[in-house]
Amino acid sequence: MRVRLEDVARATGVSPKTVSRVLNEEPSVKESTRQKVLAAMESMNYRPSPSARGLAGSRSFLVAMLYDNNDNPASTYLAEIQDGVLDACDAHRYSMMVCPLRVRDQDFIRRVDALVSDHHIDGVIVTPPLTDYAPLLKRLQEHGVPHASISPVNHEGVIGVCMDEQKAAKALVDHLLQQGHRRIAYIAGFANHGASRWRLNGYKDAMAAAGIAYDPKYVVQGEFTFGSGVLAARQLFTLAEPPTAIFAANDDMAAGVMWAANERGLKVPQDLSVCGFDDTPLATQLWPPLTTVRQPARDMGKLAALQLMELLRGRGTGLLVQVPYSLQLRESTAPAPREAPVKGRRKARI
Amino acid sequence: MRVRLEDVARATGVSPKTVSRVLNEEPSVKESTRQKVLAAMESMNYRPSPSARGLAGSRSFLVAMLYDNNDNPASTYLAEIQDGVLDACDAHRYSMMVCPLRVRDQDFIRRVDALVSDHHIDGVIVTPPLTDYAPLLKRLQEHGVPHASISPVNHEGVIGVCMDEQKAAKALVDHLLQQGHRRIAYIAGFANHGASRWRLNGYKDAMAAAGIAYDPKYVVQGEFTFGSGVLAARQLFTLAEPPTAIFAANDDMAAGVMWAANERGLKVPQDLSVCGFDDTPLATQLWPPLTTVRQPARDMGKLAALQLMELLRGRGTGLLVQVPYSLQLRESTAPAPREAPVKGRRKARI
DNA sequence: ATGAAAGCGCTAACAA
DNA sequence: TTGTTAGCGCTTTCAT
Repeated sequence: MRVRLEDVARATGVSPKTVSRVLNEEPSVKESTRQKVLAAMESMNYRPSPSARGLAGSRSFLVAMLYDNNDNPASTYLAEIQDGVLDACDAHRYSMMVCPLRVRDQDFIRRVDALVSDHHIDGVIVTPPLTDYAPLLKRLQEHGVPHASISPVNHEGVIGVCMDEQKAAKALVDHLLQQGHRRIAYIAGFANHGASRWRLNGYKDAMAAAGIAYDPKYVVQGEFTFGSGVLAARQLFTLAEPPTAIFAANDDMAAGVMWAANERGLKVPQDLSVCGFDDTPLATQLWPPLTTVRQPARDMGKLAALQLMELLRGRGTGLLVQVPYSLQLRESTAPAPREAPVKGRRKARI
Repeated sequence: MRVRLEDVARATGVSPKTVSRVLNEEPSVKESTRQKVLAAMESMNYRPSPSARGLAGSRSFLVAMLYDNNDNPASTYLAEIQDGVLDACDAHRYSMMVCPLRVRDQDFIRRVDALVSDHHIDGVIVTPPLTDYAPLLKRLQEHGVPHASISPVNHEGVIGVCMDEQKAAKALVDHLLQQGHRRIAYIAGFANHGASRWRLNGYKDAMAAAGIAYDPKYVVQGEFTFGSGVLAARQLFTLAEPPTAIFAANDDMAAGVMWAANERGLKVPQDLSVCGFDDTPLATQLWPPLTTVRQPARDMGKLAALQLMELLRGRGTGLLVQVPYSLQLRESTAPAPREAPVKGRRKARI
């Protein structure tokens, strides 16, 4: 029925333990033996049983991806991360389990235990905002399960992947400033996401560098959702001196801003420039297409998982890899209305 | 360290086998014994080892969700399905693995084998268009692994969940007809998705019932993507008699139509009515909000998974559950321009 | 309705 | 560099 390790051993004329060594890439196997065993495995179509390995040994070749289920980023973002993690798993013959966590539930720890200790999970990929949720990290450490983080706030002794979001946000706001905007508003996301703070800091940096005093009237709290973007924008529109440009901390909220602008009869970008962050598919599906910062989510998922596996396979300790951002300047931003309403070529493309 | 079944047995004063019986809900256990064991499990915080169960027994309490990786529906749709499946897993103490499949790869079967046979997967949730991909279904059957389908084309002997998409599509087109539209175009999705055909049939039904001859000029092939919606719409706009309404087979393509309309300077809905299908988050994020058919993706994922588990737990054979659709009439549709351009109240809301 | 023994397929600790 | 002996924690016989 099933080809077992023992069958391979018999076919090769070595002991089961030696086959096991080859399987686990242990160094102390003679090269010729290794080749023989490998050939037999291949020809017999041998595939080890994860259950048996998990039960007998300390590894399961299983990683889990954790995300926050009631306070998460856009589902398109998570889906891309997930695809990237799966890419990496594929490359290293790991399997992936997915685990949504509700941080508010007290049953939270039980879920982590159930996953990590029951399934002998080898390692975990943590997505925002769980990356910095102390009770989770503590529990993982207690279990001795290593993790890689996507965009963690705290970089100390953490592996995974990050981006210089503050610099990216500054570059984006610099772009608005160059276009003559002075009254630039910022819509923040949830405070427990590093993204909210980094992007706010980038905004502040750019404004300060341009010699514009920070004005809290132009900074509104949002929740990373489309609806919160609508509400924040409505609020900004009622100001005595409404902004000529709005920088929303993510694309979903930026879409909400554009929606609210439509509602109010404001033309984007003629009356109002709008930009977001992440470059989710939504950004190019809006009209006009949204100026934003590209965050390579799929690559980030893959890189984080690769760092984790590097560590798991004892190949190294894993790194916190920094990926580059890139500005996506599209048609939702234009020169400020009062300054110089240049009517440039503005034909949108997909 | 770990609380084992044996520990529970000792604490309760019964044999390990009896504890096992309770764990597996076997009928032949005296109720009082059952309660005692259950209480001990609870108080000792006993959780069985999936590896050990998988190795020793025939079940793994693991289900896998399969999706097509290079020809899939919108990621928001899949993400919702996935959340629904996880809900159901949670309720029945199953774990879920996720497996993207590339149908074109010849390595396809190997991946199914790796998942299903290596991990002793108990059952599989299959999403469109894999639901009707014969080589996959055949392989699953060879492995003796049951599956539940989301919106399968073939309903024979299949369990899972479906919707009467043809009727829904007809109702949607009926709505357009009632508004006085006569030149209504349809943008199809990939042909291997049942959704493409059902929705086309619904379109045909409605047109026929209204006494309008089927005109292939108004039916364009798309690919379920935003970009293909743009291209299809551009093509329709060049017709001598362009449509006054366009029904796209999903929301993403409908968004593409609205984008192309903007590009061409057409006002939606004054010059052109647009509707989609699925009611993804995008539908309410567009301006104007999109008229579409609500497909309760999360519920569908959950229901399909519940049917599968029903079957796995020997509680029954599982059903093909039909979920109701509902029309979401929003501001992207309005009376046809030539007939009677009624300027009704048209204030959009979130 | 319950229990005793054997073993699932692999790895750990030790030995050679 | 390789082999031997015990288990991992559970379910399967088969017995009572």
